[in-house]
Amino acid sequence: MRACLSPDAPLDLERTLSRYRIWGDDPVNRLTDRTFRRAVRVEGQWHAYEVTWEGERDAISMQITVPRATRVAVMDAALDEVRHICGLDLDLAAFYRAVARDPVLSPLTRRLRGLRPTLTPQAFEMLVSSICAQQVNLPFAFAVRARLVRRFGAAVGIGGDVVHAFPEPAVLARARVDELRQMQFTTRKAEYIVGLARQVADGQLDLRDLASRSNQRVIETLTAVRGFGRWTAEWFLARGLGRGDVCPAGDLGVRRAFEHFYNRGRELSERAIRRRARAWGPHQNLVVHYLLAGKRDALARAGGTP
DNA sequence: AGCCAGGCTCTCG
DNA sequence: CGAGAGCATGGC
Repeated sequence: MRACLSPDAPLDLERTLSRYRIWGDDPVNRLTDRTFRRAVRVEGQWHAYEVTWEGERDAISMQITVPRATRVAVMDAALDEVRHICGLDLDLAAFYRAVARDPVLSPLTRRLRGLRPTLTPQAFEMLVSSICAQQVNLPFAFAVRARLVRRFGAAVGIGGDVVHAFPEPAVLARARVDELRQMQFTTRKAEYIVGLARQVADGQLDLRDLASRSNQRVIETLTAVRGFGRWTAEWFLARGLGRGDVCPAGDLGVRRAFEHFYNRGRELSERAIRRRARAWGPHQNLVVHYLLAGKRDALARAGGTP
């Protein structure tokens, strides 16, 4: 089954999806040149799908293919995921207007025009992936996450390739901490992951609920779970739920980016960053995304590493 | 060699 | 409460 999507311009899909390979291999979100593959679960069954695109950022059309699907529900689920993954529902135009006179963001929006944040469509996946990234460098975070996924996630074939479904809560709820330790998770992180999986699997924690709650309530709910602090909760709001009015100011990369662009590389406190970010209101998520990407882009141009 | 990576919990004072 | 130790590994 096949469907077309004509997203609002601008959309630079190459740059948007490049996040899936900057720091290493992602077996859940497979990106080979101009093809993106992933699997979606509908009524207990995994379906791999494939996204390709034609045209440039101002006139792009996307094709979504689910090879063996016979039901519309599967295609609808795939389309829903694709909208999240490509950040199609964020209002780029309003963001560009809001920052048009900012001396830092205005040039960045021209250079990175069409870049969108890749939202993670599944809450459990977003939370476990965040645990992987706590405290460690991102290439290492990607590596341990990939081991977890290959060991506990279902493999689904598509177009001669294999995508892995992100492991389900019920499966990770039964995983052994010492097995996760062998994948180079710390004992703590292994406990966090299994603990979360158990709460989700036995119904104590309803992740679907979170989407309808206020930012504050989401932060309260998540930080009540062992292993989840404010950093993880704020990234969940931003990159999971796509909330615009969020800035994970405690994040090291976010801090460095604000310092680089707004303080000549000199230190800024978390409070100072929150204060600056708040002025961007509903555009904070995009501001943060553009500052991070802009700093990576500047480093890449200078011949450095991300 | 030593310090730092897109943190969090636990323990003390 | 706020500060500090501990966690484990890879890159520079």
